[in-house]
Amino acid sequence: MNRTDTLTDFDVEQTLGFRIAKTRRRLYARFRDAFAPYGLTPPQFGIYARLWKRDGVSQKELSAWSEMDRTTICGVIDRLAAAGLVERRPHPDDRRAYLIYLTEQGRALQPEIAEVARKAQAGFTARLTPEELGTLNLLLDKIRA
Amino acid sequence: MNRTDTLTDFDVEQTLGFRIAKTRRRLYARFRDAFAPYGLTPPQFGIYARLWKRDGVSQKELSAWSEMDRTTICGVIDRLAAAGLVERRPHPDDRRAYLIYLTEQGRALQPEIAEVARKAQAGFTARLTPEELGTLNLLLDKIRA
DNA sequence: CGGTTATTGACAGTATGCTGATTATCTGTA
DNA sequence: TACAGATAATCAGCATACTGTCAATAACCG
Repeated sequence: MNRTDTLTDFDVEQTLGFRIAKTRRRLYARFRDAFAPYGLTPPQFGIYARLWKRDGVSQKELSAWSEMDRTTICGVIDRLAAAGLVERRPHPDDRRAYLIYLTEQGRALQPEIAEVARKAQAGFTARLTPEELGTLNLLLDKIRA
Repeated sequence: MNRTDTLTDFDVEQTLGFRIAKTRRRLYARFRDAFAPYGLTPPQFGIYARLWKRDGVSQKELSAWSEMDRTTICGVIDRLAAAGLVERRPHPDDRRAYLIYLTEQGRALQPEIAEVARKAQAGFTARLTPEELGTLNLLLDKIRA
């Protein structure tokens, strides 16, 4: 019974899903280790880094941008706020909502965290030429278009 | 304070990590919906489909193959076993370990689940030409090599 | 204006996915 | 053979990540 030779020829290792899942797992682990000294997880980093571009956005906007569920964003903001990197302020026009802002500390830590992220990505993509990395980025954008 | 214009120019949306994370999220959602009628999650499908090629392997082997943590595999096997698709049998030479086997039901359901997986992947990759899909697979293999 | 509907954020419950600790067992060595 | 260290699986605890539900509030509509 060791061989399942009567089953149809579906090779999960040759699927895109398998490759994406494994690549994501490796990348996640690398960033997790890189941010561990700061007590940041990769999803927390993603939201935090998004706020570097523009803060004062609602949890709903962060949810739409990240394609993470509202309830997941809620927890991530909870932990980023507990770490002192962001804060919830009341939305001036909607008492249901908050706007999420970087704190002074969140702003001060940005250059250091950005450098850590750059190095982590560089380490991960070291096996690809710049052209291959460009192609990979292009195809990943196209598949989600 | 709406603009964070003094921060360095790190654009998280242009990183590979952002693209991998979002692509994986989309793919995961698609497979989650596709397998929902069977009560299977994508990680459960991954382990289950691996057993189609050869069963009678230990949890440790499944952990090494999938690059999932041993404790995660333990829970996934628990749920696959509860669903009646696989079963734990004692390892003949090592009383610490189990060998994981497909059940009769797990074997019978294989053609149907494989077809669902094929269709889910085809839907996801519809925007890419066969050549582009090949390039994407190649680059994902190379980055993990 | 008043009532229905939609939306925002929070909470409960479940499934990953990890680290670290524990138990049972195996293995190498004195 | 006895024992120290290694190993397979499990368990506790935490952080994602989802669905479903709820309270508070906003928006729409007659």
